Amino acid sequence: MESRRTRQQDAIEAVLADAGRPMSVQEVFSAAAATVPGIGLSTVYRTIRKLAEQGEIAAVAVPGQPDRYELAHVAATHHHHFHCTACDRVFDIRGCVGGLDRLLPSGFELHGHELTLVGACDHCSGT
Amino acid sequence: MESRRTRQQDAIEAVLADAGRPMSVQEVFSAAAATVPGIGLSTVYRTIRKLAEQGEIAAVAVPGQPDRYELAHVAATHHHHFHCTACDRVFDIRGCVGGLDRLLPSGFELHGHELTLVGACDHCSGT
DNA sequence: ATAGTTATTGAGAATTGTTGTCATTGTGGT
DNA sequence: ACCACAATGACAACAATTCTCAATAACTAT
Ligand SMILES: [Zn+2]
Ligand SMILES: [Zn+2]
Ligand SMILES: [Zn+2]
Ligand SMILES: [Zn+2]
Repeated sequence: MESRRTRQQDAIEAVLADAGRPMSVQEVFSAAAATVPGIGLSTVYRTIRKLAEQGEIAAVAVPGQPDRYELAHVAATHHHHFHCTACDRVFDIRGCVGGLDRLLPSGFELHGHELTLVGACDHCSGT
Repeated sequence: MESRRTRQQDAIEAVLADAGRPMSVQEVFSAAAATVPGIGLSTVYRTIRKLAEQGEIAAVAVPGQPDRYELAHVAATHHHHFHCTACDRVFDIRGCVGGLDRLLPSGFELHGHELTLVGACDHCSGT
């Protein structure tokens, strides 16, 4: 029941750490393949799922698309996301909003929240 | 290029209208089958996709799960969602928060936003 | 360093969720 | 009632993810 650290796991975590934004499994796969040629897609799925179950990475959902993932120690610094509908990338944005309790219906328990701004990123906005 | 109204479409929209909360395709399928026995899953997918393209329904994403959908005329009354991680249902909640522009990085264009509170619903909370 | 134990990998099969195809059905116009 | 053709339902095709398992390689104990 011991655990063995591998080249593949290191590469996957390194990719997520360097990315600076939530990445899809395919993106992680492509990026990790640069470091570990021949890495299997199965391994990426398996590793990401394990990390997610252990709470070391968090999933970010975008309607109609596969989830993206980012390291939880990044998520630990409470933050939110911006989804550019032009290039389909998701960015981290700092800060939060207050007064969420005000929205909570009575009898409901609040454990957390997710906020995603939608629009065009600096690279895609017409300006 | 004309459009023909059918029993199936009526049932699907009725299900979404009566639900009062975002529903998955499977849920819509099951509920609609009560009204229109023998309705095809393809038809539900097709109809929901068409409604989404026409902007008559909006998709709600939950990490690790298929999207849910709800009528846009409901969404027109700007609102947000609550995801109960115990029963996995998503509820509509009224109201919004201000000061979102404050979070926007410079050069980014804001078109909209999604906010999802996460926790336990009144039925699932220990209280 | 060497060899043994077994957790982890990679390839592909299997599953699940969604879209495409097409003969048949049934709506809406006449 | 008849016709034209939009919409349906069954199933094939595709996409995303998980499962299976023989081969590999990380750690342990010599
Ligand atoms: Zn962009
Ligand atoms: Zn926040
Ligand atoms: Zn609940
Ligand atoms: Zn709002």
